[in-house]
Amino acid sequence: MSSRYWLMKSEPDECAIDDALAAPAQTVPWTGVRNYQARNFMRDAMQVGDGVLFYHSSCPQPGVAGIARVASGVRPDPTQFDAASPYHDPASPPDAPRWLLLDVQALRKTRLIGLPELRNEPALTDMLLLRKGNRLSITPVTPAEWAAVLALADR
DNA sequence: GCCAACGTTGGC
DNA sequence: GCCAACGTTGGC
Repeated sequence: MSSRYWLMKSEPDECAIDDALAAPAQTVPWTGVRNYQARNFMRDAMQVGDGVLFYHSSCPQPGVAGIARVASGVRPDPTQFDAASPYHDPASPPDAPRWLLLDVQALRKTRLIGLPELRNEPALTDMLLLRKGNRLSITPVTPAEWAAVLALADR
């Protein structure tokens, strides 16, 4: 499965779009993915240059907060071996790391496009993010959905 | 391989 | 803080 566009969830307490924009080269390592399906997207399908909807989750105002791009291929996520990290995974073998990350470069902040607004947009009714029970932190986005979200951003 | 128990996510 | 939904674990 390959896609040119993705949505990636970040808790703004940890890394908000402003934090990513303030980072060197506006680029942050996407640490903490601990779901195999999301990891496999990074490993098997995501390519440098793919578009990313930067989504704020688990916060007072969940929604799309910015536009970014995939900026690197995958490498092992060092937080899995850090006993002090909340993402520590003692079961991950150091010689065969279970968890990967890639770099994400923030391109611009958008106005906050909240969940209710996304749900209201007819072009987004099938968006994976909006499916009932969806918990995936990385989901593919279709070109039509990408265009619809960008149109909302500029509205 | 089944499935119950448990842990996590994430909106509200 | 609640709870629905889902993923993972581990006994059998």
